[in-house]
Amino acid sequence: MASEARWLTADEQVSWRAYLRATRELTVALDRDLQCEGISLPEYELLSMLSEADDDRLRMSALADLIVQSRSRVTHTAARLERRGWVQRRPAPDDGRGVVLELTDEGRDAIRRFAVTHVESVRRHLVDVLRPDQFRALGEAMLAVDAAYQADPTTPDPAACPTMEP
Amino acid sequence: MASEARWLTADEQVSWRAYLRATRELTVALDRDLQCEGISLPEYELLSMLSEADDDRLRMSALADLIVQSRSRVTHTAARLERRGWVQRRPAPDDGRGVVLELTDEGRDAIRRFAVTHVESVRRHLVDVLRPDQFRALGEAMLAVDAAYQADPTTPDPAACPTMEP
DNA sequence: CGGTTATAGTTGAAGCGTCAACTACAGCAC
DNA sequence: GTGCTGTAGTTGACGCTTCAACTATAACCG
Repeated sequence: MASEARWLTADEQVSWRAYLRATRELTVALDRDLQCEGISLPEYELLSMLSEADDDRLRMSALADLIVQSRSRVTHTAARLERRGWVQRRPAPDDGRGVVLELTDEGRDAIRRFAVTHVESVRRHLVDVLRPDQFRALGEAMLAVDAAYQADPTTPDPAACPTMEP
Repeated sequence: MASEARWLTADEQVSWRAYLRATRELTVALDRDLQCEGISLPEYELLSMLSEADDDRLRMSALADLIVQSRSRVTHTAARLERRGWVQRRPAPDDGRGVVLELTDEGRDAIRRFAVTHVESVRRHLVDVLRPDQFRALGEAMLAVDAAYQADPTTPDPAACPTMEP
């Protein structure tokens, strides 16, 4: 408790700041490009995962894990997409509690259109601004971060934050 | 218009998906760790930038650029932090329209405490899960993305999204 | 100067995300 | 079977973010 924090070195600071800036900027750019077409990035990701799944359908919880959103958020997002006629809720055949979300025909058409815009956006703001080896290195680093996150036991559970003055 | 979209290759897809997952996970992890201490990541970033500035003070718009948030958002965030006694608004001496945000003594104490938690969090979820060369490569890629974002003229201005059915 | 345009920042409403509480069903124990 | 515990998903309230509209000042131009 009394030991000094391991501060970042000057070089590490530069990388970390760059990470913070660039990820924010990328989110802004990708979302803006999609918003122009009439959909947000989180909504796009949901549709995108559905369209790649077998039979264009997934359980709500599988979807939540894939796009790294809370279950509650997926419920809300799916509700919005359902209102627009792009997805449809169905009871899960094998589990009375479960819900399967399914892409509608309109949803399939929509995601196909959006995908064109989106892939161009990803290239313009990310892939094409890096050398191929740079992008590969980025991907590998991100896989490592993902793996660490999955493995870290302190991440998912504690649910209790000790100090919080009344 | 008729030409095919340049889809991502399989390898590129893997990197891109890893990026999406890992950045979300990192945000979740870092924010959760700070929330336990009683502050959100965006709020922390604002305080952090102030604490590194000359005289612990910055113009609102400079702050907005540094943390990549809209001006409106900075106004709201600053208002919250002001309610907690950590920052203080002042008229800018040289520009009648401007506002300078200044860290209070309590704010200085607060950011110092939070920083300890935060740097540990950044190490645990990002820096320490990568090899040093990997982290450096990540930083360099992110600097390139940032530079491209700053340079891209289509990013900041168009303000008009053509198609939007009434 | 007076008029026009651009910049700095705020405001309030609407939309999205989070959180805790809740329903409903599954799985296991006995 | 009954009861207990865990999982799937939803709900509504609250808080944060976004967006468009607005005020106020600066900067430029004639």
